[in-house]
Amino acid sequence: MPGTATASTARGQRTRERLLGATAELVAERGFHAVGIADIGAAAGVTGSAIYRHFPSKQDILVALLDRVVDDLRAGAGAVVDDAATAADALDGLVAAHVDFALRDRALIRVYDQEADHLPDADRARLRRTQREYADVWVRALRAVHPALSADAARAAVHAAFGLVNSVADYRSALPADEQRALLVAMTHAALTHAGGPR
Amino acid sequence: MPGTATASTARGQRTRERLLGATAELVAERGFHAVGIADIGAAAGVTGSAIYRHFPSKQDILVALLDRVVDDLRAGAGAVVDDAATAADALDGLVAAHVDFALRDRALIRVYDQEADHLPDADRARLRRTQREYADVWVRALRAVHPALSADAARAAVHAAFGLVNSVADYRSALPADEQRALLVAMTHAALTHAGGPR
DNA sequence: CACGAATGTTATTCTGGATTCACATTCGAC
DNA sequence: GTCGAATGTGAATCCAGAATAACATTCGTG
Repeated sequence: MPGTATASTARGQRTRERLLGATAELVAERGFHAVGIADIGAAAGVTGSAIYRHFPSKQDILVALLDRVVDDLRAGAGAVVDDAATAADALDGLVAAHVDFALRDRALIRVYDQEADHLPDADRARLRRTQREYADVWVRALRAVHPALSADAARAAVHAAFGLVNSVADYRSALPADEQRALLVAMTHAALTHAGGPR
Repeated sequence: MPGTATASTARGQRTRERLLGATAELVAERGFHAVGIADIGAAAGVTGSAIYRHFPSKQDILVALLDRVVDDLRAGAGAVVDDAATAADALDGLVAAHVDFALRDRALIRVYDQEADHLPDADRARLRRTQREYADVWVRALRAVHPALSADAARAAVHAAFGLVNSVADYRSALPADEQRALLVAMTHAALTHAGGPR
């Protein structure tokens, strides 16, 4: 009976979704421990205890949220690389996609940066694994363009680039959106291509 | 009676110092809310309740810690700029000093990034003010070297550079320390000098 | 329509952990 | 040596806030 499960859970899925969204917003704003289960519920139009119909615990909301973030990023990166004609195009595409994501979903970036470290071991490990796969896509693209870079240097450079882009989550610029986007892309591109040394 | 106050508080100051250090380490590792007042005390060789002889509350330990971090940064930046012969030297000096700081005091950076936002309004405001003064030193140095940059663009670029450098707090590279330092300096330099646009 | 599953709600329980209290002990000053 | 202030301790408080329980309601399905 296809459709049954989907239909019967449609309403629930919607609240689940709202809960994830509310958590992202509230936690980005105040930090995970400062927001109560009741706050999250309220922001999603529901009571605090109703949450336990969708998640086994408060932490699990966070985990579900972060899992989805990194999964989406990794999937997006794969698509970008597959569509790119040249190695240089691939790297540029990755930068552009990440910048767009960071500008669009500031809250998610902040939550990830702030909370991903303090998760139960199993969850943190899984999250890190996926994150590493995402980073590896970048590392391969970068080394394809700059073969002189060692693997370790490329990895470090990629993480530094993440830091550069993700910083937009913390600083709200007075720049128009398109200028800010262009600035970030230019800076990231420059940082990556000069990772081998000054020139 | 000069010396009286200093001598009479010498012992206390030492524990106070240990408490700040312990807080930095523990909070960087586990997050502020995950570490208990008892943990901090223990790490400083003292009981949890003894802490209240030095700080009015748990939060205030954090505030004292972060206040000192930004004050030191700002003071250091001022000295660097004063000693620099040219504008370009000033900017390079700022980059070098910040990179060194980030590599030396990872824990402090992590704590700052994670917790500075979720502080009582008054404290957060004061912290941000000092942070802004520090950033302004960078902005002036950057615009002296690249006068074409608008104030807003320079500000955004500087914060992106901070993000780049501070990312070392989150990622432990396999690179030798000196290579990592060189990489970060080169990338930051490149990112800042290409902030005007690609080339 | 009637039945069960899913979803919610309003109490209620329970606990971790910050803060406070009532005492030692130590230190510097005179 | 004595006194007061500073520092520290272990034993209570105290409470926010997560998790659970007991009881509606709604929604698909046959």
